[in-house]
Amino acid sequence: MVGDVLSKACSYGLRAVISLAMRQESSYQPIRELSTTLGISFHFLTKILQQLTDAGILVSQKGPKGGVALAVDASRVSVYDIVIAIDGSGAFTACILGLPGCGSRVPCPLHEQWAEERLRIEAMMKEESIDGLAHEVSSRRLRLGP
Amino acid sequence: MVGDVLSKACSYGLRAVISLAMRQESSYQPIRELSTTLGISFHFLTKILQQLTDAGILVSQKGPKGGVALAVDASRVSVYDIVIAIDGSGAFTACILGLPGCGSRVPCPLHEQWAEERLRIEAMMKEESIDGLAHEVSSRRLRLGP
DNA sequence: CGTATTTCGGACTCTGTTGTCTTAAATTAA
DNA sequence: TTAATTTAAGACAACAGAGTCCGAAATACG
Repeated sequence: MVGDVLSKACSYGLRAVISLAMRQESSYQPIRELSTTLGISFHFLTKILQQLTDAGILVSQKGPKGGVALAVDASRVSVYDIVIAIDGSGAFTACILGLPGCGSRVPCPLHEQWAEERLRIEAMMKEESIDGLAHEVSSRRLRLGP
Repeated sequence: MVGDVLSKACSYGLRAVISLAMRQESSYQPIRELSTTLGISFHFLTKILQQLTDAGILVSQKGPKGGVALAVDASRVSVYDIVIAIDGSGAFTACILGLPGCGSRVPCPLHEQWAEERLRIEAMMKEESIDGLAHEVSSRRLRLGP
């Protein structure tokens, strides 16, 4: 349904990355800490953050004092980057009626209408930086967890 | 991911209803015909169309010469009506980060941005009538099946 | 070196959606 | 009435996403 635009893995990843961006210290943050703060299963979150590490968005460190940290400045990471890293590059190309090969040549009857909305969503996600969201959460005391 | 805004059940239902609206004859159309034309599993489509019958969007008739038909004029049925009937009334209210109780009082950092997009999608789906889409498919020879 | 800590990697279970199958009930027509 | 056709209803299987669990590898520290 509308609202399932992001997989759970993706929304978990987003919340974790925003959380990391809010962190003052420059040290690594253990995934266990993140998982308890955000109320997300530790092992599940571990896998998701591994994907972000593979994608070059995070860096990780094993052992004591280990954990994860942002690999680049939070102002240079967008919501879009996280979505692509976790849900894959096909996340913004699917037909709303699920017709295979629906495109501008042989479109479904909702193709143009949906393409417009999808482009707006894509633009919005490219616009929103992790840094900006982290500041919003700090200043307006918004929620990231339960 | 983006593109999974509608469940498969919902997109199947939409395609079937548009197909019904394109029909010239005023008789019932057997679900079996619809399922073969659209390339959808017969039994699965049967269940979905039952939901639309329960919702008062279709009428059904058992036995020979039976099948389903639109209960009201196609111009008075919108895409939104179908989505609500199949995916439920909560289809347009979920938080994009999956936070329970995310609302204007205690929002997630993407609440306002997503609310805007969601409202646009809702408006688009209310705007698009089954009748209009059916005519589009006829005149522009668009696809509803594989 | 040895131990504790932490990510990495794989295998596994659980759950909701999708899809299949079988039987019952209703309706038409001979 | 009987037979054929079609939806209704429910049980069941297959699949994917979500979540759990266990051991291996790396690292810091005594």
